[in-house]
Amino acid sequence: MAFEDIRQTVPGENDAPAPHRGRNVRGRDPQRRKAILDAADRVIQREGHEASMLAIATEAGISKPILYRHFGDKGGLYQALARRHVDPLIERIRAELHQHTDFEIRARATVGAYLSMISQNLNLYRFLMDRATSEDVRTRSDLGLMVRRLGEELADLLLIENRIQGRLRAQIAAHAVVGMVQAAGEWWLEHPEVGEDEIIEDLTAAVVGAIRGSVD
Amino acid sequence: MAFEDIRQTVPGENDAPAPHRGRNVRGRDPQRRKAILDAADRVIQREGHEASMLAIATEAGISKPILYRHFGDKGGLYQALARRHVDPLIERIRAELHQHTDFEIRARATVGAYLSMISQNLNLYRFLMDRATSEDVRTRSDLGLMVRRLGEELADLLLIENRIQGRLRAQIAAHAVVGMVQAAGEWWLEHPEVGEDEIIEDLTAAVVGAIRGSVD
DNA sequence: CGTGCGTGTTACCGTTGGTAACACACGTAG
DNA sequence: CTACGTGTGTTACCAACGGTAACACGCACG
Repeated sequence: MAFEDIRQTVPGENDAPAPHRGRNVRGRDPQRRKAILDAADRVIQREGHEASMLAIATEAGISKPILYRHFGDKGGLYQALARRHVDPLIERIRAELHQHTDFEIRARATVGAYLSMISQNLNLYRFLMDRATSEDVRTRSDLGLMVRRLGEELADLLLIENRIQGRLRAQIAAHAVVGMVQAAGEWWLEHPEVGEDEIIEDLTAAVVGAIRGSVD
Repeated sequence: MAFEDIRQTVPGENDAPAPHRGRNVRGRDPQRRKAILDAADRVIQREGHEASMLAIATEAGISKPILYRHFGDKGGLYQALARRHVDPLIERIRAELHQHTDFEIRARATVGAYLSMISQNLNLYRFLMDRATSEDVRTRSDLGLMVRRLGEELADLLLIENRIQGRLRAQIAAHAVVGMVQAAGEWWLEHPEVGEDEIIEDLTAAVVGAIRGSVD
């Protein structure tokens, strides 16, 4: 056909393809996957939170279809990225929660972990948060769901420790607190002149107050 | 060169009433505008929060370009919709804030106003909230900005009433509280089994606690 | 009359998410 | 050695979206 589809193939640096080492190297999939996710991270960090699938594929040195073969659709990629970045955060928060015993210290550690996390990876955080609320919230499990999971976990904790009476009340308080930290964190990202210590301190105070206030 | 000045016209409030008016006194612009916004509301309510411009234009009985002539771009439409639906909410909240004097009662009234508002217009709320965080947050002024405005206002109030010392601390607490109500509200939308009174009560307690806790 | 302007349309563009269909290498069965 | 299947990759396409250009009609005025 006379049509030449000159897409942005960007032949630079992705040549010398397929060293074809050996043949069916067994554990190639995980490596590939990790490399793609690395590329996605890079693209997002560089181009902001509206990275296209093509850009990610190109950065990874592959073409779109194989990106889709790995992650299904964009939601799958989001999910994988979310898992990759948010799971450690949740893990860390969980550790902080279980490590200390004093209530306020735990709150401070948790808030600090969250804030330092999002401030280190601003674009990525925005990228994940972006899709967290859009789409069909209940089918896709991305950052929105993780945040909710964190809320549920906090609710359980509050309930188990008898800090708040009543499952419902604990859930409300927990999700309220999570949203609180999230919103204040977002505000902070746009006010870099505020020191990290300061916002941690104030936010902690608010969190503690909210939970104390929910005791009734 | 005659098409140059359409861009940011967004005839929001500086509506110079028909310059060059003289004939064609059909002052249809305001009517048209209202009709289009009505159509947008309908489409959003029916099709969820991912309504396309084409769908909205069709529903309004017009074609895309005139929709664009009215609102510039999709951001303009969002903005107009946000103004239309959020301004009354903010107005109502502001009224509640200034009407009562008792702290807790004011909090309860405000929380109640917000919750009843979002529960009445679920899809629309999602539609607005969706774009609130995405895109370039600082250029477009939609619901995100309104929420922030509300936060600033609350911060001022807290400061003026000497309820919290220090502008920074007041701002942090205010935005934290706003995010808290927002997150808890979203949670509530997905748990309709929870009664409105109940969540209002609990959320109010958390809000009051957060503010009290921020006093230090 | 015809010129200018408001109002409307159709038909297009560029980008994006997503996919179908093809191409090549290679180990293996016959 | 040949034929085939399978895994891996590609190009080229599609549909939908936001947004725009170019054209077409109607109507008041000089």
